[in-house]
Amino acid sequence: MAAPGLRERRRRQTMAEISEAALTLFEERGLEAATVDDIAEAAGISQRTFFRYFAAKEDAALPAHREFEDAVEAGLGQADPEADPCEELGKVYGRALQAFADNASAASQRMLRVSRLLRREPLLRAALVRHSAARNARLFQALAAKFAGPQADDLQLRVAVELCTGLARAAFDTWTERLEAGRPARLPEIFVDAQDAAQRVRTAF
Amino acid sequence: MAAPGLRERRRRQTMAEISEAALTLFEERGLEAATVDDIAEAAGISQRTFFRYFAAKEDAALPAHREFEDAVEAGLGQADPEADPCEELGKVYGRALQAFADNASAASQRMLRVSRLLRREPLLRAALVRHSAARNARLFQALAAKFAGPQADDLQLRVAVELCTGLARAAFDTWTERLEAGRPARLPEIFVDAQDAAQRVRTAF
DNA sequence: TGCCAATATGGCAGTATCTGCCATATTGGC
DNA sequence: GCCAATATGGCAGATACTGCCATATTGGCA
Repeated sequence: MAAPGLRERRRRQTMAEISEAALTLFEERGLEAATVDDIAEAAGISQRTFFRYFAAKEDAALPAHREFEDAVEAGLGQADPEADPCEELGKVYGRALQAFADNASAASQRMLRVSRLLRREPLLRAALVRHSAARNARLFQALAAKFAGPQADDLQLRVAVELCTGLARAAFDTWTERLEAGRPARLPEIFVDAQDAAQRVRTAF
Repeated sequence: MAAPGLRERRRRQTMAEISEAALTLFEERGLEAATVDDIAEAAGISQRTFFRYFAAKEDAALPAHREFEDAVEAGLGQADPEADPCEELGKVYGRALQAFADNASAASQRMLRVSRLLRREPLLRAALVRHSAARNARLFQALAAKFAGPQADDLQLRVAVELCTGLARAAFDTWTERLEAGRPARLPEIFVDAQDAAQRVRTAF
């Protein structure tokens, strides 16, 4: 990708400022008490402009997740079509989670803020799912298209997608909770542990 | 539980009528195009009364899921605390899904209508998650409390809950899709197949 | 450099969701 | 048959979001 251009850079900058303002206000006042007007004012823009950057109030807290899911989708595009689809999906998630290997990094700190909000704001969780639903459907389609063959049973692939997204969710939640409790936690390791835990659950069936 | 009383019966009746009207309008016009005023008028009540029965527009389509999740939660309360928690959770879900064993039953038909809507309305999926988030947290707490012990690792239980809810979701989706495509499908069997599918996914990692 | 087209922003009116408040009606128990 | 509890309706208001138009800023090009 060439030079992003001044307009594009400015756009990203503004979006980041809005998101930062939204995150702060959500943390301080709660998701519902913080109004779009508050956020817009804190970010130095009008309400109308806010909705040109984010389609809904809650979305302003979720660009970090959007980027993560973009990374998963992009990673899947480069997966080996010959290998086992479920295994490839697990690897792709594992690699994407490496972006949060260092708890002190800016990316991790930002993701942790959102994760904490997600834990106490069901509405935010719902907003996340609203986008993830469409994305998971695409993921499912991509998997089915890429790995067309005898193993491409619809239920099998659907379960693989549900399992991986569920494991990622569980890993994020556990990571956030343990750090909040002052315990050590590293996301990639937790994801591996979650995979092991899933193994044990299956054998229990 | 004694006689429900006239008031309670009437309340259930009204709620069912609102839900029926909402479901029909959502199917005909789509979730966003159908307004609360439309639904209220079709159900013969005022808008204000609608919001006394359902906290949000989308909720009017979801009492079937609410009942299902109530059944899961109740079933878990009666689970054997000595047994393996993950196995018990799987059994509880399996039993709850038996309510939809007969595709022609009223319960199945109603659930199928909602499931079809869920497939094409991400907003409805989001509304469902909004409630399920709190419920899953309770499920997790209940599991942890009931099966306190060395095996009650937080990550392990979280994964079990995510896995079971994910499998149930995959089973519902597959059930709905296959029936829509004119293929035979029976929900309890699909859930068992989903458990088997999960077995295969784990070995993939 | 200066102009033009593209794009970003703001303001404003309008719709829809959802809530609080009060008045009225219906209901269940004594 | 009366009284308290509860259900309902109407209305005003807050907030989320959208369409439309006017204005300003920007990037490319002569």
